[in-house]
Amino acid sequence: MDSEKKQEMSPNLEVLPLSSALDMGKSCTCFNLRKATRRVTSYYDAALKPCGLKVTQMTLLTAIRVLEPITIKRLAKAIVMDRTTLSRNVSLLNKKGMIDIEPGDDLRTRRLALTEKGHTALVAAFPLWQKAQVEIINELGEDRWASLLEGISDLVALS
Amino acid sequence: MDSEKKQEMSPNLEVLPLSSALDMGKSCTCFNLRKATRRVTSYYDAALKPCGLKVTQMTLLTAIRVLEPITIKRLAKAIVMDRTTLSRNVSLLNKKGMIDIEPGDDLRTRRLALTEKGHTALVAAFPLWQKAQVEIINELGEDRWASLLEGISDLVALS
DNA sequence: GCATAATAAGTGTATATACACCTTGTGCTC
DNA sequence: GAGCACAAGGTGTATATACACTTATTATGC
Repeated sequence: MDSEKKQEMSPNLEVLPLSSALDMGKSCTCFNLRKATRRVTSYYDAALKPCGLKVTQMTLLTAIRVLEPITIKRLAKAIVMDRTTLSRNVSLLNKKGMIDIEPGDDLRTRRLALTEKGHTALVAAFPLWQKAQVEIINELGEDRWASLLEGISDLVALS
Repeated sequence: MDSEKKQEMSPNLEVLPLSSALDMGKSCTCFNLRKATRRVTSYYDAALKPCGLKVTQMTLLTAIRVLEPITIKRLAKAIVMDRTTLSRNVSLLNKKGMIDIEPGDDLRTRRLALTEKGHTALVAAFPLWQKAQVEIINELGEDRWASLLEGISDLVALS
């Protein structure tokens, strides 16, 4: 009697209440974080276009610049990335001649370091990165941006 | 005369100053966002394990729940995702029987909607999602979390 | 010293992401 | 109504991501 003709539905179809679905969309930390990551990644990638690096690659080179020489496992921990993901990302930049992969003293480990080409690429990328970075800080306002970065760090450190 | 024996290096090898590299790692909006996204995604995925959905899939189902029936292009815009990425993600959930893909009135478009199975999966996922969501809010504290979510939304809306 | 534990890394597979290019369907102009 | 511009979507390719499993090397206990 109630709603008979919308379409043929099974007797007791349970659907998530619209209010719950709306609430999830507005408040889900992960969904909104992923949205922001897509937007921001595209923003930095566009800025880095002239140097041929993506922001993911540039930040990986930067991490190695700071920590070299370093093993896969330690670097993965430092940048909060699965070891196997890092392995593959490193391989790609190794194929492009920007990262050197040598056996460590412990032969189970690899010793990662930037090549000359990697250093040069990073130097070229830096001013492009900086421009995008400043634009975003200015658009948010320095205070809001600083507080946002803190919040993001809190998420990284989730128990 | 200065540093001659570290290794054979070319005469004028330009490297990014360590201070610049350190600063980039600490402050890059994108790098830190991506780190947080990896951590948070893994957090929600672990919570959703019992229902067999990943958080990316659950949030896609949720978006369709709210907007159905909707086209690929409109949904992509709503969730700030490239149209072709969405196409593929929708295909996967279509193969799993959770999303219905019909031709729209305009035959160029597709009409996306949840199937019964999709609705059921979403109902099952909701309490698991909610538990993770509450845990994260509690860990950050409600105020910090709310302000963080606002900042994230600001990033999504970047010009 | 040898058998076994534990550790570091790589591989197979699957999903998420997006750009460049292609196909198809609509509407518009004459 | 024929031709063309535009709009919606799909495909090819490439990178990013991570889990389960495997391989190679080291450390450990006896």
